[in-house]
Amino acid sequence: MTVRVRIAPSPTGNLHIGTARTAVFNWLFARHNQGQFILRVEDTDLERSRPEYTQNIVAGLTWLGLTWDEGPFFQSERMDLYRQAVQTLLDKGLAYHCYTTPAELEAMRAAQEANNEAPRYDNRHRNLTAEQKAAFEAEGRKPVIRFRIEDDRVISWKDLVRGQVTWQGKDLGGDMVIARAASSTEMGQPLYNMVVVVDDIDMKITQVIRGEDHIGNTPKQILLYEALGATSPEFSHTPLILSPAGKKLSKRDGVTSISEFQEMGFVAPALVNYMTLLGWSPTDPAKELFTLAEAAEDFEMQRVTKAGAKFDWDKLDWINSQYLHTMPIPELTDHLIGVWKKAGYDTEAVTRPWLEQLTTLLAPSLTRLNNAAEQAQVFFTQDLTLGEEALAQLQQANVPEVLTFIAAQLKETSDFTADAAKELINQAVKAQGVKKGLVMRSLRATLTGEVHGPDLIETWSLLQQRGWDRSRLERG
RNA sequence: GCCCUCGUAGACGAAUGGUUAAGUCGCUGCGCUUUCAACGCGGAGGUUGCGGGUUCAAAUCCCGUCGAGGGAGCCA
Repeated sequence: MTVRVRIAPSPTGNLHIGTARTAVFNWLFARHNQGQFILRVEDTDLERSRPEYTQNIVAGLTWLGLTWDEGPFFQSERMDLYRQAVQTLLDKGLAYHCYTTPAELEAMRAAQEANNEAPRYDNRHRNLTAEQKAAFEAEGRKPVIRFRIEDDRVISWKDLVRGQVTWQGKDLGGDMVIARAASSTEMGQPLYNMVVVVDDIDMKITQVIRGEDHIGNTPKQILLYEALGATSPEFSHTPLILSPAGKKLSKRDGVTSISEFQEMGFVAPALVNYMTLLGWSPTDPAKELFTLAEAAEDFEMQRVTKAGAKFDWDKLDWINSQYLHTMPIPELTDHLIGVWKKAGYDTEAVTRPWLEQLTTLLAPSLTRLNNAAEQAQVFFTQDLTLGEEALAQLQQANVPEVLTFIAAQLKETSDFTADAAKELINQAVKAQGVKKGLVMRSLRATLTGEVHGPDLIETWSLLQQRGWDRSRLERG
């Protein structure tokens, strides 16, 4: 039987890193087993679902390289299928109309809580007579549809991550609502647990791989599979991604959506690489840098961890920097041009070779693409403000003479090369009787306004090509 | 309080009863460099949450305990 897995995001927000990580595991599992990966948009909650979120999710998955084989399917377009299934359960006597009002439910839960009991529905409308129903209808009550869950049932499955997991029926909260209130003749919106099962059956899903926060839904869904006469898929509940504080990562923890990571200058293969490492480890744990395809080859659900993993910016940054440092220069240049344009720099004023030379110069010091904006400022902005340290450097003895000397020599240099620049510096050392370090530091200070930075000769060369070095040498 | 799950350095995590408990990030020292970064070579950091038990031998198996996370919707 071919493996078929799915990612089923709900478009109630941008693509969340937790959803994306679940998508990664599903994708890897599918590829490893030559199976299919399906995208299904769970938009049954019409109140909260929005098309722009769907757009963001699709774009995010695409950006990450998590291509799908089928879909996207939209649950909002499949309502008839779900209603049919609910009707089947009604017909089989496995589901029934419940007229309990929200206020009654609330009162019941309050009482249970006061009693230190877990909140649950007490199945009070399980066996209503026709007269009782008619009376509730006459009151104007709108019934929900509930699925019977027997307290004495024991539900157990072999989780691919956690091993044998067992639940008691009585811990499932009583008979569960599978369709919202409407009227006794017209069925309301089918709910999450119901539609998921119907879809997973219909789409022939063989493994359900989802976050641990869904573990309590699994016994309910297993009961639904049974009631619908279908075989349950295998289940895998992956650990959650936790905030540095150790809680389930949520919007409150700052950056959580994939599009934000993208905007911050992370590169897709690096982000995917890091997410894969959060809760899974390769057979060779020393090899932590890999492509999706490489991970797929190696991916086993057995090697997924059980404990939640705290999100670590330092490690993500390190992985991202590794990708940036090894990226081919033309490709990195394309990325950086985007960053520079966004920063307002005129990348049209310079040549492609110049841009690639600048990229080569900056590449080793990049952690995120966005670092290139600040680091390239001196190469794109003609007016330069000197930093405090640079000012101090320029006030040291002999510095004005050295710089004047170099500026003068530069006028006579027709062919500026790295070797010529070095020669110029050596001449300055000799003629002015100063140490080379003083020349180098002073050059950097006057050319860039800083006392630290990447290779000075290359920096100079880049500025020279723009014709910006002379004026900076001749300041003061 | 109830149900489920999980605890290996600051973080991610390896080790399927058998050397001195891997590796990576971070931290730190040194080297290289005019400098920063990158890179290279070192270092520190652990009573495997805690307490019992089984065994010649326990991170690993059993019992208990503590802590943490998740769940308990007419949300997904």
